[in-house]
Amino acid sequence: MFADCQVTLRELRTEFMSVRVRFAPSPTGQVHIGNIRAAIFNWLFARHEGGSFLLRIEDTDLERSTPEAIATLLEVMEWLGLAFDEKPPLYQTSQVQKHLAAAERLLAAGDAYRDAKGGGGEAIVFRIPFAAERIPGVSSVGTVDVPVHPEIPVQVNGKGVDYAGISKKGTPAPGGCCLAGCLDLQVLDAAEQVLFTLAGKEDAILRDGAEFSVPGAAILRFTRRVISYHDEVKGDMSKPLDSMRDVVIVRSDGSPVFHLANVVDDITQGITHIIRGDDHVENTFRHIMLFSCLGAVVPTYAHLPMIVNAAGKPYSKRDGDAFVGDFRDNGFVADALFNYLSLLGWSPGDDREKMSRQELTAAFSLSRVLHASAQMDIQKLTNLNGQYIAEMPADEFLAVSRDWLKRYPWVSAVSDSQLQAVCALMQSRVKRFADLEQWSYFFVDVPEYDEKVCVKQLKDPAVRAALQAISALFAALPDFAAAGIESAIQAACDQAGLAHGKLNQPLRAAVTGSGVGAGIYETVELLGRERSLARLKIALERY
RNA sequence: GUCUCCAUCGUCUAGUGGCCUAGGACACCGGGUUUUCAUCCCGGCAACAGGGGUUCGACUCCCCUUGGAGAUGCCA
Repeated sequence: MFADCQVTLRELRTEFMSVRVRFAPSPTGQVHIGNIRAAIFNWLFARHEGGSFLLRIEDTDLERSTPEAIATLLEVMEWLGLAFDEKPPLYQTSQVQKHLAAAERLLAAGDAYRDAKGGGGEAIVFRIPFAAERIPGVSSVGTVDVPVHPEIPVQVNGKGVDYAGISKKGTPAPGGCCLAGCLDLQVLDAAEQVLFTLAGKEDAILRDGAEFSVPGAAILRFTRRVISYHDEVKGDMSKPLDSMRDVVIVRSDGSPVFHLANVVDDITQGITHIIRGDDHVENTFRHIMLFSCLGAVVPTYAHLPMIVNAAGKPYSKRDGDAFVGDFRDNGFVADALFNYLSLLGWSPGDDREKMSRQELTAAFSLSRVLHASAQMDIQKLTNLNGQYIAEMPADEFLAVSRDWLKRYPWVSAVSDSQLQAVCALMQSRVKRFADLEQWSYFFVDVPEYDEKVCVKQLKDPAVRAALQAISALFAALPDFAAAGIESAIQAACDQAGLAHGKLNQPLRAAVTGSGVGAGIYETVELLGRERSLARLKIALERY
């Protein structure tokens, strides 16, 4: 009858402690899209839960973690609206003494040892506890036999058990595991005679450094233990201890390794939920042990699927288009990128796609995060971006456009009213602000003529004659506005015996140099009489 | 080699044993609106990796195969 009332420690904690999550990037110059997606999911989760979203800068790689790289990171986060709590962020380099102290504590407790393997001095190695039952989630699953190659002696010592498995070809395949992986170990020969028994020797090995070498072994028989945890995204996860090795936590040069630094910092920051990339799943089993041995409560984990490139492979440094800054530089809107990225590996469960931050925050849950990796689709992002731009209030679009246009030399002397008119005319067809590059014909004296389009549109003598006539009509127009322009063009069509509309494209080619654009009457009005006439003349001379 | 994880249209996804002759979105193709383009509207193409089981019934549960990703002590 108490079964219903039982709550786990974790449930208690989620009940009474507020959620604290962190984004912990290493600033290495550019901010990767997969990385920032992890930040977005953390942010969404924290905001949904009413918890805190912390930033930790893992700047221990001194060569790559430059002040510029950190500035880039902060800038990108601000651009995307990923505000973090508890400023300033925690810089990992400021925590090194704490990391080292933790290593010393583990050493003192017998949960770590010094080892010179690998050269250069002694590293500190975290030992997977032989009494592994003190780690939450560890359990025995029964006795197993592992065949080993008789040619290679089985080595048993404080660092673990080394042996050679048997490959498909029958040759020795070197392997090994931590000592804790082989509880109740017995080494048997081919006739199942016991050559070595671990029972009773644990203290000698662990405390006194005893070592054993057992030749002629054929079978390792031991009690298999697994470590399990519940992943909020992936479900129940587990891994046999005999597939794990002890973990280096301090390098032989005295610097803390990621595993140690990361766990210690998570303890320092009081992190309750670790939401990070899929590539850390394997580390989680070791980190859980570190948390426990350091006397901390193990946080809740959630592992996000990766984002892969168009070839379906993980993004490498060569995939230059995967940086947040590149999207910004190509005229993507922060909200659109945020929206798109939040939909990569997650969905609200209904057909909604264009969602505001409030909607995303309200709908977000880790349990709806997908398990499989997702591929970035720039076309879909572009489409979404176009929707965001289309729905921008006119004054905002104007402001962003004005700012964006600063990068083009041809807009040096543009009046606000002219720009405003161009924006009003063009907003609906902009998908990315980089498209504004096509606007040059509104601002320069002589547009870039698209050779193919102009030749095609201006080759008909009847059309050319009609355009000449239009010039005269334009010149005579009392008021140079769209309505009058339209009538003038139609009049020219009537004179030349052409159907209405037949002159629109040739005229467009002549005054803009392009085959596409907004309505031609409005475009001509915006260009103004002087420019329109001049361009008609130039185009007819050239083509 | 071993260990861990993953697998629905080209892409992002819905789907938690019967609502699925598998839904939506992007892309693509066709048609309509429009002075071109874009927008907008209508329509079309297109997927449960393969094979076994369990079940009255499987995209959904189990197993195997194949394919992919990650890990395998001093990268993070």
